Amino acid sequence: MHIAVQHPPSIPLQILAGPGSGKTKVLTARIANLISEHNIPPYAICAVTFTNKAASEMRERLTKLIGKAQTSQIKMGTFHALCATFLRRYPRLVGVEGNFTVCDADESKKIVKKLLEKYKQFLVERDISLKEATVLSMISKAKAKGRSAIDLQEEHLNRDNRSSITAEIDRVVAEIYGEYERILRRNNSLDFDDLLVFGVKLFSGHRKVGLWCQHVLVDEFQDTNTVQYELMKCIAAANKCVTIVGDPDQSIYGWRSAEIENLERMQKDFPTTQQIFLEQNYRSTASILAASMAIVSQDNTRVPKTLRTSCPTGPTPVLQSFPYDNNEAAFIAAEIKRLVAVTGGMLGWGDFVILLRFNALSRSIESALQKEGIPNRVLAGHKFFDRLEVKDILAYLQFVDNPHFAPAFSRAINVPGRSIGEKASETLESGYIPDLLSAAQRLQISPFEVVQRIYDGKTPDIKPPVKRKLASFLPPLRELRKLAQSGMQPPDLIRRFLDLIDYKSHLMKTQPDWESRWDNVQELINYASEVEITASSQQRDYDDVSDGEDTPLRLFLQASMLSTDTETQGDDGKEKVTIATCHAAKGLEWPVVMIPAVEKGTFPSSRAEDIHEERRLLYVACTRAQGLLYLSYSTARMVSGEVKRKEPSDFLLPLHGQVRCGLQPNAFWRHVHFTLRTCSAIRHRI
DNA sequence: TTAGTATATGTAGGA
DNA sequence: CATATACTAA
Repeated sequence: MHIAVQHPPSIPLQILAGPGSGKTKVLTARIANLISEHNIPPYAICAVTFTNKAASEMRERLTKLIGKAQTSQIKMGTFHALCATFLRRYPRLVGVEGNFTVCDADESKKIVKKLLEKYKQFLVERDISLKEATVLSMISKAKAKGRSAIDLQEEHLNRDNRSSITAEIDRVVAEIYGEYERILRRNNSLDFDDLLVFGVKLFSGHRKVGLWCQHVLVDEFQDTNTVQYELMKCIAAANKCVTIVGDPDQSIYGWRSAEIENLERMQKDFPTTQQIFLEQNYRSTASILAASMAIVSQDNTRVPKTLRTSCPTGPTPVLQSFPYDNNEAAFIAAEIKRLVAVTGGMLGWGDFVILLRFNALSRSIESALQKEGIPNRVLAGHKFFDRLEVKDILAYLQFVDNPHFAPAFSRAINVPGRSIGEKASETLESGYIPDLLSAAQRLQISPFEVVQRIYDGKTPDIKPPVKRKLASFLPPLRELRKLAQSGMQPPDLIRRFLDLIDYKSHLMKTQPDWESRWDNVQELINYASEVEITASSQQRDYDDVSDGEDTPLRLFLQASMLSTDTETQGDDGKEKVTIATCHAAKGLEWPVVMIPAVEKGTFPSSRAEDIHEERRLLYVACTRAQGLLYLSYSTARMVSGEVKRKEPSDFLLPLHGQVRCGLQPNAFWRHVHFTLRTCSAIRHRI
């Protein structure tokens, strides 16, 4: 471990670290070492993680090691957040405005959906079904490979395809891709993939942007895609000092265009690269590791790797089958209760996690836990920011910051209801007002400008008269814009917004459960004040001239769009059983892990393209466990309102002999008690 | 043209 | 079981 920490900074390093081998610790120790032993200033270090959670954990640990002053200078964050920060600083260099809005997946979907309508008839005639989700993911994949709409279109022309269905789809997608891009640019907006694509443009096209950088460290390298890899390369261009940490066995984001080949690519691009293997596991018992290895070893395309553990053998992992998903859920709830009781309070609710292949499986589990009175929380992606009331507020604020961002406009214009429907708002949005505006002007005018002109009487009203209705929209917006530009803090801005449009009565009128929604509004204000604090604690560390000035509002909006931290809500300090997807569990650990629904069609998912990736996902899930691991499946399950028969997953086959099936004998419980005492996470507490 | 209600449909994974 | 679409009344 110390070899990896002290490895010379100028020799590119690949740390291949199995689960539980303490890679975060190595990474943070290495950063501390770079600063103290090699005199690399903290602002010259760039540490990239995959999730915000990993970034904040790293920040926490580093603060303990080297103090807050130095830690706050390190450029730390996700690829997306890092790009966003630098794009805000030098927007003009890549042809965007500093107040660009990050377009989230929902809004992208709506744009694509609208574009797809034009092709509907064409597709129906040819009996082709093309969903917006498919189009969106094809566009996303193209972007992740750094390929533009024009690239796709040219490629299509160069192929000698007659009119096969896939060729038609490719053509339509390439066209929609192009239009989608034009719409985003017109809206002064970047989607998630754009952040990376434009980040590469910025760093590769303008050396001065990355001159500060002396060392780049990338966590979870196995999950980087082509564009992210390019990004790493061009940020590191000045000094070629790179450290990456990764584990091919834990690559679970191929569907998001992650490319495991980046490991080899790096060895070619940085010829002096050296590898260090961390194979000592400090997390799981030997029997959990054995079962996990049995699962992942089934993949014969895998590079063999071993894992050792210093932990005791521990209780054998449990594999159970149930007739129906209800029984499975009830068992899980009962077993959690039993474990808490039998260990005499050594285990608390917070020590349990239930890992699912996808979120929809949580329903029966949640209700079973509720029935038993077990407090629980669902660790799920955006959720909070998906709430209607949160989206309403964000839409207003996005539009305040960026008057070209049409998606925010079309949401805000009719909240509260102003009887401005689809037709009217589309007219306003596009700036296409038939009689008055010349064709040239059309595209340059923002929805805000259109609304303003109508309200001020500079343009005749459009067909269903909207001028009067705008009285409750435009004046508040004008005031908010003025306040935002003068640098008002987001919490105050939100409060002012609530006052100006009387959002509370709107909620009361339209939502039966307005009280809990109003709580969410308050929670958003809390979140805003937290962002304010972290933003102000990040000082500007180099005095390069930039062309962007960020308002507090802008920083808040960006943080909201890029955050998936569910910790912002409900951290009332109470211990709760966690329910999460296997993907979301990456990098985390719990004393007891339960994985239900390990069935064909779920594990691997029937939609999965890469069965090996699905197996690795189960491996990742299993290796989250410190002391106890439960796998289970049901022979019948409610799927989309229908009862379906289910069979155990093939991934379970190699577990013969590694797991205990059926009920636990008393010896098992004594064993549990004994082992958990030695489990590091629990030992600390006793 | 819009708002509101009735009916049909279909379900990953995340920044 | 929640969301999208279809339909009707204003």
